[in-house]
Amino acid sequence: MTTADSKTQDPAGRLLLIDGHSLAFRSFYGVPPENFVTASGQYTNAVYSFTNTLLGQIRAEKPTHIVVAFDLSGPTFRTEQYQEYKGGRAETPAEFAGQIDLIKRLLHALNIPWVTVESYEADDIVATMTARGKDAGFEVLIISGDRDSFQLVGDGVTLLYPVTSGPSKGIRRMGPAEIEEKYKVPPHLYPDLAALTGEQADNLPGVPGVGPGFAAKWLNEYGDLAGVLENQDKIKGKKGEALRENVDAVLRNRKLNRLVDDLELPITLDDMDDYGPNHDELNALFDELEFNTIRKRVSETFADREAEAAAQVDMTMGQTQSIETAAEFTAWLEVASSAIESVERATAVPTRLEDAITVFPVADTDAPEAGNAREKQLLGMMLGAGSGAAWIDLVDIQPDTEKVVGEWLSDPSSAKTVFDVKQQYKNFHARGFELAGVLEDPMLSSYVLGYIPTARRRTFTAMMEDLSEQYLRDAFPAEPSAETAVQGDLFATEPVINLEYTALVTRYIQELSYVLHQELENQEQLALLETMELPVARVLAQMELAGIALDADALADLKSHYDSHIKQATETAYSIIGHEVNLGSPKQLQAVLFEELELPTTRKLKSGYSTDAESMADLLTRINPDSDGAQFLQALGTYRDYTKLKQTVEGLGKATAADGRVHTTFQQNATSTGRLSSIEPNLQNIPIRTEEGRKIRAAFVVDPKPVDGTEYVSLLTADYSQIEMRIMVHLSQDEKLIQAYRDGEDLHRFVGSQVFGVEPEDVTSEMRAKVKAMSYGLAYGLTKFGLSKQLGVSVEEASKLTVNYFQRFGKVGRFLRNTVKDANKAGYTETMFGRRRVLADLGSSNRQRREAAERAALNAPIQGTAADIMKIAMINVHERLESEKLKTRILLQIHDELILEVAPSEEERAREILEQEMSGAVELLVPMDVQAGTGNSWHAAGH
DNA sequence: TTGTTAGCGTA
DNA sequence: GTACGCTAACAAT
Repeated sequence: MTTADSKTQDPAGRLLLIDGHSLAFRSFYGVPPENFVTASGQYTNAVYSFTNTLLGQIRAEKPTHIVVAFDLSGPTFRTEQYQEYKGGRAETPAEFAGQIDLIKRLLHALNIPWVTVESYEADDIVATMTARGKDAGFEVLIISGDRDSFQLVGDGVTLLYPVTSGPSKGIRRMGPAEIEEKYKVPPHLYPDLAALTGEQADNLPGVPGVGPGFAAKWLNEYGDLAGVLENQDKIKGKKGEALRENVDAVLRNRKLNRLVDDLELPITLDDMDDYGPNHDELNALFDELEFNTIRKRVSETFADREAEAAAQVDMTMGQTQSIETAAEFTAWLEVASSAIESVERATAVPTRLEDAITVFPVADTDAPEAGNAREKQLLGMMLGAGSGAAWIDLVDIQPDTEKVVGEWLSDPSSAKTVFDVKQQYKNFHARGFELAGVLEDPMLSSYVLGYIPTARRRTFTAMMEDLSEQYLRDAFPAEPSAETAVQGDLFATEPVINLEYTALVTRYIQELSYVLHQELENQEQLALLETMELPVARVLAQMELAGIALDADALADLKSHYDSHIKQATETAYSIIGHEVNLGSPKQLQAVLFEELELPTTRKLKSGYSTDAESMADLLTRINPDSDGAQFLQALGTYRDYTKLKQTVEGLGKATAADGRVHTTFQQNATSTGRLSSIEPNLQNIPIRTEEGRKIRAAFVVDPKPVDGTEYVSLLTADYSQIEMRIMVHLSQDEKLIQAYRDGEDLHRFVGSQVFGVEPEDVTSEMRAKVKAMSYGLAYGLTKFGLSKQLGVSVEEASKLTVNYFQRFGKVGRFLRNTVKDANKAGYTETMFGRRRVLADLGSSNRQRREAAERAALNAPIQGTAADIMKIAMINVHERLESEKLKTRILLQIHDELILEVAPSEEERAREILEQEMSGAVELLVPMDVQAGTGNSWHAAGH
């Protein structure tokens, strides 16, 4: 079976055509020559910019084929027909001399072919290649700054138009829609339009007084140029007259701007797909040109391509063997590694994965889930090794086979790769197997490399589609429709498994494993996978399986308690305005507040004015506290507070599984900073700030006798105190703040005393609150406007506060500035442990986007380092609990807090381990203070 | 049924 | 001013 079916609509390849002279000229004018001159006096600005554009487009568009066309200096068929063609052009600048030849040498070093044709222009070559590419089913991309190439644009043909100045400097991608948008005619009519208006660059005058607007109007009215000329007498006014007087010129223009697309070329498509750097030749040329920074771009650009080339694997599968006996299984494993080797790949299998078997468990999607825990009943698993595959039925498996398979699965020295290792730990656990020895998980590796699926692409298939396209350059095949498999047996009770397809899926997981593992290695990110993500996945699986117990009765009481408050508030609200209104509808609220009650308006939203809590609080300060409006707002606030709490409680109730516990899912590949996220339900946003909210935490309880048979006596919680502040202080190396933390001082009091110039004991709570807000704000990329709003002080005072702060703690300011600067340079930020976040908007010309990216760049290393530290702590806590054979287990992580369920007689030891491993997860210049507590509930354990 | 907006809970 | 996920209302189907 191959993937051919799914590829029929895909282009056979992607052909990049470059008008060499045109791009060279654009490049020349895009970069000032003064900065690019070698010791020998050779100008290189055009070469440099050309190279940059070329590499950028190779990277962005990932063409499979590339060719460059150049003009020749002699006469062309156009100059023969019209002497003045391209006449009157200014002399080529002296600085340009020789740069075309250098570009040709560059192309040679990159093994990119270039073409010229006697008495034709580069444009005609491009047109001819476009036609050839289309015939061969290719997607065609043209880089040219010549407007004549507009006529080539169409379905599957895109123009990459260099814009050398202005705000949108760079390459503009122009498809038919963009051309039509700009000129109001479809691409194929552009030459008609140009014939009418004339082309300054080619010294072709058109109809005087007729610009693109009128030309487009006429063309749209009469269909095309022929239509316009047929109807020339109908066109009134000066412009009509001018047209009639210049018909000859128009016809001449049209003749000259028609590109020739059937030239004989000395080259075919097959000669264009083998591009790539000859490193020795290229280095020699770069030495000569005195190019340095660009070298790295070359290796980066082609590292991508080489990795992709590596993935160009024939996805043909061999026979899928159904394994029944232990002997068959053992025998299959023995030949597996040779099956891996036997597949041809452009790049070798990473050494660590040479013997790795890909394990793809197949769950019964129709079976009811076990409670609300999402582990599914396993029907079997496919094992993949190169083109070989083995299916092991886990429903009707023989006991001795089961034993051998179980041993292999749990053997850490038997290397494996799986997709979504956390889910597989859970799946196998539910089936009574333990999984160990997983060295690679493409889901986690792709996350480390920056891939975060959108919410609606978080399914296995969608992620495989995305990753196969990005890393294998191959479409992930869709499962053949089940209809054919069922063959009329509509009442089949046995689930039907398409083994052929399952084997192919396994193969994709395996090839992704190789490519992603190699890519992690190339990008020096492998340690993050091996020492952090893979180990923490195991901890998370255990946590999700454990879940946390809820006191159902307490929850029910809470709900009715909240309900009565909601009822009360609702009635009050209605009685004030004299009618009912849906207090949950911002739209209806707007009508009541701003029309009926005629309250002052708040900040604008997309439609209408905001009714959020902040706006309402602000309104309350502006109106008479005894007015109807104020009373209504009070009731609304109460309604909202309690509704929110009730929804939280209801959500928890719905999420409670048969074992009386909630089993959240910790998503390990969802955040841009490296944090976890918690879904279904989200247990990372359980209220704590208000007394009423904290009651919910009291319903998270220790379950003395959970179904697993072990006894538990308490919940134990520990959180890092001010971890992000400490990280910021560590990274900034500010001596004063480091000392303050080492002395165990109240940080905000200390900072307050410095900023306000008073003794620490004289810092008022107001002062403390201000510096606290500012300290936290700093890590979020605070602005003086944001601070003034937060503190309710003037922008001037906020500004003064900031200045004072940085005067006292200059290294913090320097650190923050450097963080953004480094991010700008690299295009990404890095945590202390090397976790990266790519920020594409850093160089954006859009100020809003750029500044948002800068704030994110400020925050990512801080938040991300905290996330890394917590992951390390979790791995170590879990490891200690296991190695010391404790039954105490981790249940939840809330970013800087861990919650454990403690077994009898383990309270003291568990607390020691937790405090030790959390505070000792990393050595910083400041201590990692940890606060722990125990109790029968989450609320009671929290201090 | 699906997608978007407003609002709000957490670190 | 960073990073998340969930609910309800409402619009678009």
